[in-house]
Amino acid sequence: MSELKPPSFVSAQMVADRAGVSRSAVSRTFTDGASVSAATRRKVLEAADALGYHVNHLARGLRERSNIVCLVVSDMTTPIRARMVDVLTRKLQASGKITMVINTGTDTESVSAALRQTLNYRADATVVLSGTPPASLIETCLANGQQVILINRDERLQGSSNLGVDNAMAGREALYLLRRAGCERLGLITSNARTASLVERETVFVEAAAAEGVQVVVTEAGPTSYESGQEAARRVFGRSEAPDGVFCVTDLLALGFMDVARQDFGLKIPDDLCVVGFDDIEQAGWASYQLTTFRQPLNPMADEVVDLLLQPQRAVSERRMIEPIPVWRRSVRPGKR
Amino acid sequence: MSELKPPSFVSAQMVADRAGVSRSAVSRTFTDGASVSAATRRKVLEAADALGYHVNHLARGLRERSNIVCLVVSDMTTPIRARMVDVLTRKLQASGKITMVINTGTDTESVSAALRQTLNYRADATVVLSGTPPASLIETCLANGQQVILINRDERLQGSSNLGVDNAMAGREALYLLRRAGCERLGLITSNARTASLVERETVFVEAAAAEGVQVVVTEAGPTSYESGQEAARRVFGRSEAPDGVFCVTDLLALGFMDVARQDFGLKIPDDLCVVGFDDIEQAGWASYQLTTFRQPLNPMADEVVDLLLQPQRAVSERRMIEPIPVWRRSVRPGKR
DNA sequence: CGAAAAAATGCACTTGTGTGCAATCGCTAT
DNA sequence: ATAGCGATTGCACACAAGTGCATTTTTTCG
Repeated sequence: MSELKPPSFVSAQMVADRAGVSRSAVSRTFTDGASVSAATRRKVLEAADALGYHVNHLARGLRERSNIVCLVVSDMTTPIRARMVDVLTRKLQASGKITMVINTGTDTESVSAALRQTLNYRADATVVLSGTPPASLIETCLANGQQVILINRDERLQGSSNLGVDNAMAGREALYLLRRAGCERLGLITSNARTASLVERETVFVEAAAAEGVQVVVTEAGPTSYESGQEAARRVFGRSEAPDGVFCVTDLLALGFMDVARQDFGLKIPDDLCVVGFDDIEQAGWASYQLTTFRQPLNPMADEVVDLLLQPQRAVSERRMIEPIPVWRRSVRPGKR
Repeated sequence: MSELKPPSFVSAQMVADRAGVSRSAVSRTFTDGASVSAATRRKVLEAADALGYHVNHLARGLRERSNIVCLVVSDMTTPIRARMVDVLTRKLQASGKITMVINTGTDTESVSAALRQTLNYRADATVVLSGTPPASLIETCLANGQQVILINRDERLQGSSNLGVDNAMAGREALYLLRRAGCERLGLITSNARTASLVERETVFVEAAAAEGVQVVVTEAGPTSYESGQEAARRVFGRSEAPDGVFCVTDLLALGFMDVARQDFGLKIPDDLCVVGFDDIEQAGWASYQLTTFRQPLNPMADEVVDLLLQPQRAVSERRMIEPIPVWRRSVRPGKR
């Protein structure tokens, strides 16, 4: 193998030359349902193998769909985001798509830049996991025949497909869980991200409490993280009236909150304090936490995304809602009943 | 089967028509250093903006480099992997590359399939985070002028650039840490993945112990996960001679190990048991764990990857080693001295 | 004002595919 | 033997860009 070749990809033409056939024959060999004789196919495959030929999907994408899907995401390090990316890439791959990841901040500016990249690479579709792109850019995407799927995002944007979990249900259910456990002084912990999803979980929880005549103390910490949960706990238990039941709008917040509540304030969970989270990240199930929470059904969500991609006509401005699944663990006292 | 492209993307030709210039002028407007008059440029930009034109990077990639980098990875959900993907995508993006993620199993079969995808999309380079591709395929990649960068992988493969942390140093250092803390009965927890990295941490630790005349009890649990750490702890403490100092080759294993040791066997850390991990995932710093461990310096590693990409000639068969950074927390007793 | 130099522009070719259309090949039935 | 017919095959074009080269157009300077 001392072949000194200028490092360049091998093209269909080279294969054709070597096999002694036309380039069309090569193309047809690698196209399903095209008409090639068995003999030609064999010759082509042989030559292709010898040269190390691989069809150029970029060139193919010039004529038809590119089969590229862009994933716009920030905070990939967060367990729930990591899972989303994992599940999505796997399912997309299984359906013949390839995923381009664009890692952004959540600010409008960098999301816009990401969306333009998406267009540059002629992605069939863009899936947005974080941040909210401006409506004008979405229009551009749609005008270019590109599909836009927003997951757990604001739903004001016309033309895009929206997909998210039922936050209201979680808010209501969280309240019932805590009330049934006998909690009297309720608290809610949220971050300063003020995402539509987070806000909805908050407001529904507070309203459902009000309907039962119970007040809720809302605490807003920093970004959505473990540390913010810790900070929130320090603030909450520094006050005079400490809650005995808390809904954290995110598992990460809940875990930080629990750690400080137990270690710095000596509280027993669930005896002195009940905690409910949201997402069901892996760590919520760890022995140290055993957090009662709501699972985002990521597999069904990813299936839905793939479904939307395969049937673009269905996608127009549709809003799919998926039910989160309550996961009972030990951070909430079992109901009296 | 002939899927017609819906409202197709805006091409340079359309912009040219609208602006009343030739397509070349459009191309030159978007090419740095090309010769275009200010007036023409203005007309083109105007038309481009009105139509929502975006340069097709796929077509551009036909002639020159594609600027695509493929990331082959499995177990993206694992905190350390998630961080790696996060850091890499960000740095690559900053240097003008775009990342395609290929989510695989660790078996040779699916890694091979991934590598072929990489060739299909004419990626300039492939970065392998998980699994070990067969040498023959790497040769194909190299023959096609594609760079292959393996991170924390086996180093036997010629022609690829290799990059990894100094596992030997971590193994040695872990032993000293535990010995200095006065541990007499040492244990090592590893997974059944038997990656080169994991094996090296194990053997160096065991050999360093032997040099001091101390025996190490090695326990191999299932896959590299929190649950395997739990399982290992149950096995280890079910035996007669329980260790008082343990090196877990991965933080995830360590955390599961700690939880079972404390909750099921009532051990106090670090009083009854000292634990050292590896990776420094975020959870290692959580209040419930405070794990002493070795940080993989992800940012420097990613910088190195970008560097290799920008200077391909440097890359030939180079092996770069990066020092892990010891992170002292509270899962090991402070040394006597 | 006019010639030479400089800048701008367009033509045509390149990249690697897939595919419509027409030509050719191989085989069967009359 | 030859027409008929379906299965192959090759040509040429389309896709969306960048660029060398020749051809304008503009600018500069004597």
